[in-house]
Amino acid sequence: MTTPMLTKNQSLVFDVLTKAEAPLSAYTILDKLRDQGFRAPLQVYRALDKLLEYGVVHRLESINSFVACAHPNEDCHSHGLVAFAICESCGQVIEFHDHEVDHRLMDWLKSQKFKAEKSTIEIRGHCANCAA
Amino acid sequence: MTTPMLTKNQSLVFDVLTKAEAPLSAYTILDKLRDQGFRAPLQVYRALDKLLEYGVVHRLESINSFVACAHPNEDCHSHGLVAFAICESCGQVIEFHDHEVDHRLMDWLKSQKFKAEKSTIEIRGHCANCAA
DNA sequence: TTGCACACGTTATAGCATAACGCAATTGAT
DNA sequence: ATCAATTGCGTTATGCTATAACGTGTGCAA
Ligand SMILES: [Zn+2]
Ligand SMILES: [Zn+2]
Ligand SMILES: [Zn+2]
Ligand SMILES: [Zn+2]
Repeated sequence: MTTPMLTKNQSLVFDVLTKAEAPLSAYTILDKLRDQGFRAPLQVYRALDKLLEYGVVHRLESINSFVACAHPNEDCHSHGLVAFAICESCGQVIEFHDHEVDHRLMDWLKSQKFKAEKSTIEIRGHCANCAA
Repeated sequence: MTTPMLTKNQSLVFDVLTKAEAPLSAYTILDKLRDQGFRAPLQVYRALDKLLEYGVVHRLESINSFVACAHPNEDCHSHGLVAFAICESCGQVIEFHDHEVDHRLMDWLKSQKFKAEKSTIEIRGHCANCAA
C-alpha cells in the first residue's frame, strides 16, 4: 500500500512512535501528546488504526503496544510474515523477517485449507545487552 | 512439568475450557462458573495462572482468550514452539507444532544472542469450513 | 445545492487484568 | 506441639485497554 499524506493527529502519533526507543501503549502515547491538544484515547486509537492500515506501525499483541515499522521501505510486509523479538528488560524490539519460516507456516496452513489473514509472531525474552 | 493435583477452582476452570469449542475470555469463564460459586475475576485469573504454568492451558494473546491444550501428552511444549490457527468466523482453534519453524526461529534468535523465554505464534483467518 | 466521505472532538461505556487486604488450611522444620 | 512459611481462597477496589455513539466541520463531486 502506498501511504497517503498523514493528517495532523496521525503525524503526531507517528512521530511519537518513531522517536520512542521501545513500544508504547495507546495511553502512553496519549500522555505524551496532551501538550499538543490530545484529550481522549480515541484520538490515539483512530490515528493508530490508519497507521496500522498503511503498514507504517505494528501492533505487538503480547504487550498491548505499538511500534513504528523498522523496515518501512522493504516490500516484505506485502508478501511475508513479520516477527518481533521483544526484550523484557529494556523494552527494545527487533523486527525481522524469515522467508523460510513464512513458507513453512504458509504450507502448513495451505495443507489445512486455512485462509490466513493476519499473523502474529512475537518472542519475548532478553536481548544480548540485557541477558545475564 | 508434571501436573499436580488440581484444586477445586482450577478443576472448574479447566473443565469449562475443555468442554468449550472455542477459546474463552476470563470473564466468559467467570460467567459460566457463577452457578458454582464464582464471584470475582481473580478467582478465574488465579486458576488460569496455575493452569498456564502447568502447561495444560494456552493463552491466545491476539484475542485475549484461553484454550485447553490440544496435545497435553506430547512433549513438544517443553522443547518447541506452539502455534495456533484461529478462525475468525467460528472461533475454532487448531494448535500445531512445526520443528522446522522452531529451528529457524531459534537459530535466528541465537544469531542475535537473544535469549527467548516465551513465544507467540498466532495466525488469524478462516478455517476450511468457514472459508468463502 | 445537495449529498457523501472523512477527519476530528467529546462523553460515556465496555472489556481485560491486577493490587491489596484478610482468612484458612497445609506443610515442614524446630 | 509449636511456629513459620507457603499456598489457596474470597472480597473490594482500582487500573489499564479499547470501543460505542453522538455531533461538528471541511472538502469534493454529482
Ligand atoms: Zn515492519
Ligand atoms: Zn534488553
Ligand atoms: Zn498445547
Ligand atoms: Zn471456522
